[in-house]
Amino acid sequence: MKKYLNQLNDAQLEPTTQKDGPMMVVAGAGSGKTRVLTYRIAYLMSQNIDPFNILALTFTNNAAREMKSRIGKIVGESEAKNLWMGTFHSIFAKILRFESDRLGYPSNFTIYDTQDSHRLIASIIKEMGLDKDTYKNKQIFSRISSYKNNLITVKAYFNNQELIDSDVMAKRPKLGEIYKNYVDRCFKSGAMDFDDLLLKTNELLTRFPEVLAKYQRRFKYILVDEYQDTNHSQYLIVRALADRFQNICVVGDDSQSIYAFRGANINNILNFQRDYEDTKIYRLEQNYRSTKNIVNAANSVIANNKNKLEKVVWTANEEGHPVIVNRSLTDGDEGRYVAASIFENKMNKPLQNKDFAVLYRTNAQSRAIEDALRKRGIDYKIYGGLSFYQRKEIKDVLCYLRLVINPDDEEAIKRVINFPARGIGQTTMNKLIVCSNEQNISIFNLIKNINMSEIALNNGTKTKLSEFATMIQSFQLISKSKNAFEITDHICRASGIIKELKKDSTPEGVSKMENIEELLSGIKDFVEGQKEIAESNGALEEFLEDVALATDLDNEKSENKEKVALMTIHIAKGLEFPFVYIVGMEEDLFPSPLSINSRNELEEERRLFYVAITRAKKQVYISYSISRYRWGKHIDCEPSRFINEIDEQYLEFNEFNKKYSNNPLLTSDIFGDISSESIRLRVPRNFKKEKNINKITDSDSKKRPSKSNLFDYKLSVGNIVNHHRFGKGEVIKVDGVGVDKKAEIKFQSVGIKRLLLRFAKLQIIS
DNA sequence: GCTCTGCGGTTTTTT
DNA sequence: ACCGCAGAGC
Repeated sequence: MKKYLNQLNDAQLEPTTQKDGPMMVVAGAGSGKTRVLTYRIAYLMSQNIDPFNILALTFTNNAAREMKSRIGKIVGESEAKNLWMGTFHSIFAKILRFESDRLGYPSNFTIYDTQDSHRLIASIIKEMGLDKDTYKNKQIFSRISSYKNNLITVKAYFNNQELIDSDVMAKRPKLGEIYKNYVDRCFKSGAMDFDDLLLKTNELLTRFPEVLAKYQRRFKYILVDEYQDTNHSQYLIVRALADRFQNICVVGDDSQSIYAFRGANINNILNFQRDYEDTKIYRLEQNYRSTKNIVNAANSVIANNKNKLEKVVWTANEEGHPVIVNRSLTDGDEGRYVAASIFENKMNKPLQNKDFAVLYRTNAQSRAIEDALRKRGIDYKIYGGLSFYQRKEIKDVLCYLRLVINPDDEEAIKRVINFPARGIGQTTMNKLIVCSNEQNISIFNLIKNINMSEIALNNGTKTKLSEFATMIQSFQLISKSKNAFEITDHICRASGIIKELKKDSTPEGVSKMENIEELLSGIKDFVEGQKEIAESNGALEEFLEDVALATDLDNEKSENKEKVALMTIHIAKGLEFPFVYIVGMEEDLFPSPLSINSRNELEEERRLFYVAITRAKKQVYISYSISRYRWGKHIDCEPSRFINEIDEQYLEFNEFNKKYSNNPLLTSDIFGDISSESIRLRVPRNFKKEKNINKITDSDSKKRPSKSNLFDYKLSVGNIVNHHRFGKGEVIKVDGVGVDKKAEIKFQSVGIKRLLLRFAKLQIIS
């Protein structure tokens, strides 16, 4: 233990070794936050605290995984296994399963994912005969989700005239009714959505003092990572559990709060002192991760935020190389640039694929990067995104498995009752839903005894329904004596899924078949892994829980270690890489156009950029493209305002490099002279210093950020200009805005040319 | 009840 | 460009 503590600086050592009492660690990026948490847990165990009494809550699976493996290394895998460590959702799902009967839920309740929730809400809106454009299922869901995260139950909603009024004002007077139906339907299906896992935990702890007391006694020491990202529901759970012993340690960084969109409440960290008497506050400000250039660049960005706790992140690390800014013509070029740069770095330095990460704002951006990496033969792994388990064919199989565990699961039954097609269509389904609502029983219970039911269905249909019910029951029976792999394998055959997919010889069909095979082999791996855990039973339940909450099964496979990581910035939080490429740094992409209308949202985007920069240890590359394929067409883009916010002294602008491009436009003259240094990116701040370019105003460079005046090249029709190669010419047309402003110029020597003004060296003669 | 086609929304981020 | 869905026609 001693030798581990030696690895800590004084600022880290204090919070690590404060055994009891409430404490908050305000930790800057890269300041050893995870190190403090892990060593603190190890320290507690060295002080004879039983790992069963320690609860460590993280926000994402990535964070939990990372911490688990680090602690395992310090205290040994077998001891680490006894810790209660995981995401809020997974820990409390576990507890809810154990206590479910108190809340009237089965212990095998299903966890609905977002898609299930959306579908159920869409279905309810339709059943209620409401207009689906007024009541958009995703909007309704996010409203309901925010109610739940603020502990506004259906009952609380109907008791709160203000809420009702506000939904009436928003022209959605039926929202409360939808909410009620949604909750009832989930309950009838024995299902909880993600928010329920927290809401029901709160209910459990409030309604049953003896349960609260039990878990308070169990969790003598509580640690919460990324406390700035907790929502109200999570805050209340933590407060309730920590109330008895007050041994609560929260760690967070307000500068890295990037989950307000899903209800994270920054006040949780700001009010922590008020909630717990004698709170000790620790600050970690020394960054051990990154070079000076990176730390300073990140600081200069976050300085633009008004809403923040004051802290000064600094580093004693080497100066390093400035942040490299690259401009590309198209998103394809950007991908090729990234791939080539990774390739070159690997040639010149002793680096492996795992030393590189490519970060982007939205999942859709991965495509171009993937293509380029593949062409270069560089292995990569995409994290997040549409997970494997959400693909249609996979989810269909999973829904069969869900029915085996919990046949009342309505969303599962709706998905597979007619897949493969067995003649049970929408009409039948609608009747079943109406009837199951009237009788307040689940659809499965209805069809199990469908022949005795009065329901208006013809006998043929009834037979099909009861055959389906019998089939599910047979799967349940088989599952009693088989492991998860065997039962899944059996279901794939017996249900006719395999037969159905084998009929389809299109590439899509073949790929679906391959995916099913991949799923099966994944489950096989899972079963093998479970065998090592002695007390593991009911592997199928455990597998489904993993799928519902962990989303990526192949997490720590060794094969992923030799791959370049591609992920959104949100997923990258908490991770670090020597080389980080932040791509798509463009207006209308990052910051997201949906977030630029309020200061709070824009500041969250800025914090996101801060998170991105601070992932890097050695080198940050920032890349933007002046055109991008989006929405099925080429869109002109401008550099992100955030690039301008980095202090220039920490930046280095790339030479425009056409070797990464295969764009035919490059060979034409519209880019003017691309060999000289004049083609460096010019952000407005630079304009003042480089007067030899065109007449460029910088009057607006401090103002943020009118799109069109960021890059203003003053040139109008009729101007006579001089081009260093083409000589004299007359401007006959000017179009495009900002960086893409182009002019058609009639030269005496070569005739009409279209030039991109920011690259063409033009002198205005008159 | 099934299948095909055309339409509309989609791309903000996660559990 | 792509996906899912509604509606029409079989």
